[in-house]
Parts: sequence; structure tokens; C-alpha cells
Amino acid sequence: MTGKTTSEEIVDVADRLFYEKGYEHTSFADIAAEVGISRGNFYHHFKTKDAILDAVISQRLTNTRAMLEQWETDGQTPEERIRCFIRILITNQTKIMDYGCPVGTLVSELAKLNHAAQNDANRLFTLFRDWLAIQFSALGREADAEDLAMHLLARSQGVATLANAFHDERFIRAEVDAMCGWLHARAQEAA
Amino acid sequence: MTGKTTSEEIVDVADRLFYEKGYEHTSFADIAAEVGISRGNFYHHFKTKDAILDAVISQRLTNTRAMLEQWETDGQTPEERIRCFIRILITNQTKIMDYGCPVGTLVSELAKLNHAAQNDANRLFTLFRDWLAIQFSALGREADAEDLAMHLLARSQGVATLANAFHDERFIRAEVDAMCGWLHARAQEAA
DNA sequence: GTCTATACCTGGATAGAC
DNA sequence: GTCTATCCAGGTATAGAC
Repeated sequence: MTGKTTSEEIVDVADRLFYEKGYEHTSFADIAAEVGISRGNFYHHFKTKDAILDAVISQRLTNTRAMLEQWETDGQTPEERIRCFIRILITNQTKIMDYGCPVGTLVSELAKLNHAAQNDANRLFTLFRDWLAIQFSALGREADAEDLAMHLLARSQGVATLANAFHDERFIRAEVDAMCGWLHARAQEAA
Repeated sequence: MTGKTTSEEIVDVADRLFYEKGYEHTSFADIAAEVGISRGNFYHHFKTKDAILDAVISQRLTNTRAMLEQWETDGQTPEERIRCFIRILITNQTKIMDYGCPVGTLVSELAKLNHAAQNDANRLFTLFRDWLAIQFSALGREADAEDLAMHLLARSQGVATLANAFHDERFIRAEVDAMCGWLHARAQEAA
């Protein structure tokens, strides 16, 4: 710690607070306080709140792309790679139980606000969907790869929403197992 | 039209606006304008914004109970009754594509706000879960009724979230069919 | 680049006349 | 029960000194 510029710190803090408290409920004062700068100084780095949101989404897109690439090398087979996706529900269990899915909750909030950045935020979803579709194709499910990708994305979203509401670890593990089972069956069908 | 009292009208409008715009993003001015009363008059009926939220949640609980009772009479078998639940995704398709699930999005928002009414809102979820569990038990799945209920609830939540993000009717219909297929398989296993 | 001070607006909430 | 007027807190944004 730390080669980070102030701008980068602002984006990191904003990223976390937007996730934990929601976009609208996070104020400049909240972010400035955590970064340890004055509110005035803030505007030297970002002109508007929308500009911070754009930077946060852009950073999330970059981080997500990096994570997907990591999974490409972590998983030897398409099935293993897709399991990496399913298992983020376990990896991020604590945060998901507290705040839900970072992508799903942001997209839902922006939809209600009818916010201009809606489409940008949606690209986080399409990133996962397209990557999953590629994996399902590699698994031999070229014909319905995109449907399978959407199905899995939907199930993980639903699990995140209910995990957030009920704070139930057992439920998450059971659903993760069920998704892995479902995945294996789809792989067997293809083979 | 209308035998409704002003208080009832306020709750109806607030219910709709909380769904469409979110709780925090809906102001007293928004509600007052749609009801057609002044902001000052507003406080004659509800002292605080939290009080309106309580009233809205309470009304939703009442309406939900009525809907579940209706499904009890609509469906001849437990499987048919559960299908009533699955099909709300089709019935409310347009609204879900625009605003997501009324229950899921409210619960998620209140979680981020760390709002006192979180637990009350969660009762909307438990209402569905418990009703579904009763139906699965009646279907002969006493042993795993609650797990099946949570699974179905999660899937419908996920479909609502992605339907909201992608505005994809075809996806909703495909997932509804898949859920009905899954349900039938569970019923066959029990028989 | 960082600060203080401040303008401006919105939103929740109150008082009091009618 | 309904209104107008008003207060106050908090949030976004700007100006300008250091």
C-alpha cells in the first residue's frame, strides 16, 4: 500500500459503497469520508455522481473480464470452467448474504431510477452470459448454448436474491450442488 | 368511482410508485401529486414515510394472502396450484420486464438501506415459501417440501431479475415451461 | 491537488389558517 | 380534512484561497 492515485481510491470506495448501500443511497460525503478527502476535492476528480458510476461500471467490466480469463486457465474442461462460475456463490457467500449479487442489485436499482447508465450496467450481465454460452458450446451444446447460459445465470441470480433475504448458508450450498448436478447432466447429454 | 378513502388512495399510489421507482426514489411530492392532494394534507394521513411503507407492506401481505387463497380454489391438484404460482411470471410479464419482481426488488432495496421494515417485507417471501411448501407436501413430497419451495422461489426470482434486465419475453416463456416440466417430474417421483 | 466556504435544491416534516 | 407557508437536514455542485 499504496501506489493508487486518489481517483483510483475514489472508484474503489464508490464501487464498494454502491454495492453495500446502493447507488442512490451513497452520498459524496460517504465516499469522501472513507477516502479521507474533502468533499470539495472530490469534484477535482469527478464532476458528477454519474461520472463516478460510469467509472465504477467500467472498472467492474475490466475486473470481470480478468476473472473470466482466470477461469479459462483454472478450469481444464468447459464443465470445470462453468463450475467456477457456479461457485462464486460460495466464494462470495458472506457478501451475497449481506448485500445480494453486485450485478443484479445494481441493474435492478438503475432500472427503477430509469438511469442513463442502465445499458452499461447490463453489459456486466451479457459478459457472463456470453462467456457461459461459449463454454456450453465447447461442451458440445452449440444448439442451445445461449439458453443454457441464461438459465444458469437466472438460477444464480435467484439464489443470490433469496440468500440475501433469508441469510441461509445451507440453502446456498444445496442450490450450488443442484446447479453442478444439472450442469453435469447437460454435459452427459452432449457426450 | 370511488368509495376509497384518501388514506387508501395514498397507499395504492405509494404501492405502485414504490414498485415502479423504488422506495427511496419516491418522494412525498410524487405520491401527493398523483393522489391529487397537497403535501401538507399528506401528513394528516401518515406521519412519516416509514408509516406509508408499513401500510404498503401490510396491504401487499393482505393481497398476497387473498391471491394464494384464490389459487387454492383455482387449482384442482397441488401441481395445478403450484403452476398458478409459476404462471404469475407470464401474467405479470409486462410489469416484470419493466420493474422486476415487486417482492424481490423491495426486499433487496430495504436490505441495502438497512431499513427497519426489512423483516416485514421478508414476510412476503415467507408467505409464498410456506404456501408452496404446503403444496409440495400435498404432492407427496413431505420430506423435502421446503427445499423444493425455496428452489422454485429462487428460480422465479432469477427469471424476474433477468427479464427486467434483458426484456426478453421468449426467455420468460422458456423458463416457465422448464419450471412446469421440473414440477411435473417432482410430482411423478412422488407418485 | 487539496482545502474551506458557500450556493442551491430537494425532500421530509411541522404549524396554523380555513 | 384540506390548504399554504415554512423550517431544517442533507445532498450536489461551485468558487476561490492555499
